[in-house]
Amino acid sequence: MNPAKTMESSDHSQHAPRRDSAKYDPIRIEQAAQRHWDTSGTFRAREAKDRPKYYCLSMFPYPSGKLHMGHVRNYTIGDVLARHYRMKGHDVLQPMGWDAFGLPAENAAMANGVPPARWTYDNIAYMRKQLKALGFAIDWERELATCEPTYYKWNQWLFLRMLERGLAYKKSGTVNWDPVDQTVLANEQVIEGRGWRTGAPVEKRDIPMYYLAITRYAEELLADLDKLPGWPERVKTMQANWIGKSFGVRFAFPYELDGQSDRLWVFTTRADTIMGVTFCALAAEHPLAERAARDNPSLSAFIEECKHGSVMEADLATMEKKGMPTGFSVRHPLTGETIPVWVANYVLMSYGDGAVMAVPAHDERDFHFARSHQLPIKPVIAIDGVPFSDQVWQDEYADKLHGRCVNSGKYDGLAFAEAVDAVAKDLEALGLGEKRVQWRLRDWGISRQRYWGCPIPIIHCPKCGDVPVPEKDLPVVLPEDCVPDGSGNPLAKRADFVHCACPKCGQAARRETDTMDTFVDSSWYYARYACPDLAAAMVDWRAQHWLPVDQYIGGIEHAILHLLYSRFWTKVMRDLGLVTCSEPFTRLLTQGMVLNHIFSRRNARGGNEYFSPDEVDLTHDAHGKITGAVARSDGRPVLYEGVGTMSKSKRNGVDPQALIDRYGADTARFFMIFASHPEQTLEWSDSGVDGAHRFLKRLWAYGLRHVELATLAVAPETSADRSARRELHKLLKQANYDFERVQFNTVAAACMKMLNLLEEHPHTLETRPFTDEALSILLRLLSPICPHVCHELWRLAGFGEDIVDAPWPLHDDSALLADEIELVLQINGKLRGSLRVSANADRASIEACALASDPAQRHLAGRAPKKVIVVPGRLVNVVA
RNA sequence: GCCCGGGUGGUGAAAUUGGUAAACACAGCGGACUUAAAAUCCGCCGGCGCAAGCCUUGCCGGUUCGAGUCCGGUCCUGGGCACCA
Repeated sequence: MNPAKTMESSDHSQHAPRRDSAKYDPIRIEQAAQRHWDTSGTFRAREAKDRPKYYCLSMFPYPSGKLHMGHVRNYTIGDVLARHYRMKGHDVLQPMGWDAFGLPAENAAMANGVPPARWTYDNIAYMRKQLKALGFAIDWERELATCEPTYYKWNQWLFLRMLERGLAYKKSGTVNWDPVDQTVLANEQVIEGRGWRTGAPVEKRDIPMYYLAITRYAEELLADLDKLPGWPERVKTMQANWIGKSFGVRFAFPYELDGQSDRLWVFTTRADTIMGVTFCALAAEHPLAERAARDNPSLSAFIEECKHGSVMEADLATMEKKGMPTGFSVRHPLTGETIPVWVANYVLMSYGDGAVMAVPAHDERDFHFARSHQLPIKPVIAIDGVPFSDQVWQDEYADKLHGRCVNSGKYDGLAFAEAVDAVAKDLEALGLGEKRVQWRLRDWGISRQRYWGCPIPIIHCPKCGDVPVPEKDLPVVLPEDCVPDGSGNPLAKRADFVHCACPKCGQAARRETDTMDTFVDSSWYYARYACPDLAAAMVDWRAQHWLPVDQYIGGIEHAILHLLYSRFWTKVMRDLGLVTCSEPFTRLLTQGMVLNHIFSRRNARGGNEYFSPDEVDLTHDAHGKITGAVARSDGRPVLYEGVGTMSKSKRNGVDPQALIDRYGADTARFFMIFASHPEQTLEWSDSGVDGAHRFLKRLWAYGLRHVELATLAVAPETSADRSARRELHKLLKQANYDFERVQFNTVAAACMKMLNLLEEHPHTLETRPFTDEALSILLRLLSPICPHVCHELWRLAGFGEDIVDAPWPLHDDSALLADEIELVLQINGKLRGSLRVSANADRASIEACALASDPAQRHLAGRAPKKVIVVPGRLVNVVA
């Protein structure tokens, strides 16, 4: 894999240097420790009765080919927690598996002609080897891959249960369509409105799809966020905003068309502004818009135009706001006024009723739309001190807290809540509307027009319609020898897959060829780890034992979708009696992304081609900022896109293998942990690895010196030992505090400080009571981060058999006691010196001591201080 | 555009509740050891200033005896926006 490494090792074998046993040899140490764990089955999790369980789960990887630094970071963090809790006496389960279905396998197939199944299983084999070399405390007997029929059978089974309960249903959905490749594109495959391979402008297309009714659980998904104190606030906020509960009024504008009376329904959170409505806007897909286009060619063309471009919300939100009148109008439900109806590209068919009332005076988007189309602007809310101008938008116009209704007839003078109530009551009396809760959350569309995924277990019969595959026929197995070519789903071309008999009537029928969103696979894998061998059911009693996951660790990029879908799926499983918990993850650690530079170039067809950072040469400006780059392969410029998360598709991942080969797993793990707080983003750079390696070399050397000292002779403790011991326990106390708040980088720093402390202390028989204690604390504190070297030194030093089962070190309060403490002395808030006082000095004597000090005397110059602030144990501030 | 984060020396970072800004490292510089290099060890290392001292946590303003930390505004940057996973 790595040429430098191959040369190095062949060099070694030729010269066969004498092994210096005193030298830190990570490869030997790590292989020995891993062999030991392997043969003793150390990390096999049994359902223990005598210890509290701790289910520690890291998000499983997509088998993209090689591990990247994000994986190393994720799994090291998880492993640190798993090993820490084991030492604290828990029965730990830490499993590993593969999120094995997905798009990259199909892209690889297109590029290399290898079937996605082969590619995926090869990747898994290589990445498993890499993970094992990192020495994670994983129970490998529970390994699973979502592309195995024994796993995805239960996706299908649960889907059918949901279908029975109406939780799964079929309706039309909008997708990105590449007209050249005749295929559906993922959002990722749409670059600036064009297909990534063909460069053709993407169209929207409506196709039938299966949906899961996650909105039925919206209320519970929102409310239960309050029952997750172990989740980061920011993730809960993001989920709450995503679910988006809003209170408002759904009401109708009546109209007559084609000799019939009808109603145009809208939803608004600002019913208090209803008297300011000057037009209505429809989504392009709205039936009324389509009716209007029937005899209006220019409107029809506009609607057609709206159907081009991507379906992504970010694109919709940033595109130019365009609209066109339908020529139709409706009646204001309260005033009977005639209201013109427009079609606007910013109205979403998928939210609410696909139509909105427009109040330009109090909604920014409506305001700009009205101005560019010369539509009237009618202010109906007045805020003290904010004069209204229809020339320039001001954010205050949309403020609902401080305004009162004006120009609104009987509603004049009412504040927001009263006005909404009054308007809703009047609309209700007319039978034209009511108060209503609206959710931003939409049902989960799971159909994918792709090959490498879990088949949706449906058979389409010309007579019986859509028929679920009977349970006895599950799983519907995906043929593994297909090679996608980019033009549609290869499953549809497989006669042996498609043709089948209808389970109901036995006549010839066609199998559904859409597969499931891969988020389905990852929505319940944590439950299957409890019983991966189970053939008779989805889960059994072992899932009750292990669930919920005590600690889940994964990238912040999953803060919404994956975590929300998993929460939903757990609630469905609970309602089906499969599990008893309502939430799958008790504590959540959202690891920051590992970022790297991204370089790309437009290819001949208009698509995007990415370059790995080690394939380009950089140009910098005077400040060292990257200004450009050229590809080393052809010397031509490439575009620098800035930094972004490491991903296969952007080719900016860094393979940790070279690091592991050169320094060993412990160094890689230590460095990853030391680099930054687990939750913070980390811009990749390998400078600093040397420091981590040096530390382990020094630790090894110290450990060996310690082993060589004769066995313990009891000696009296000196005052130097006492103060070193105070320092040691101070460091340990802080490290344990940092462990609790998962700030592992400072735990690693504490380990370095402990070694510095030991190296500065005499290392003799006499000091051995202290150095023994200190080394045993240091090894245990460090062992979750660098398990191999600590395992070996622990054994050599004779501290015990197996450090993985040694008790977690706790600080000794009595060691922390000191006679004197140092206080910071401030004058007017500025640092002016320090004071040594007795540890039990009272406020008055500290104050006296501060006032007597040189700096205080100088600044006070005989005057009395205005104020003296004493912060116990920290500082004194004299305000002159 | 909307939602959620982040911004501290040349670099990665630390500073628990508002209380010594820069712990611990990396890089750099100087030295010891060495024929030499590597490795190892020792010292220096935010800026200005001869010094006393002054300045410094993206930027502007506020609260406070005291602000990296709290409040308002602003700029830059990362993540998500429902088909990347």
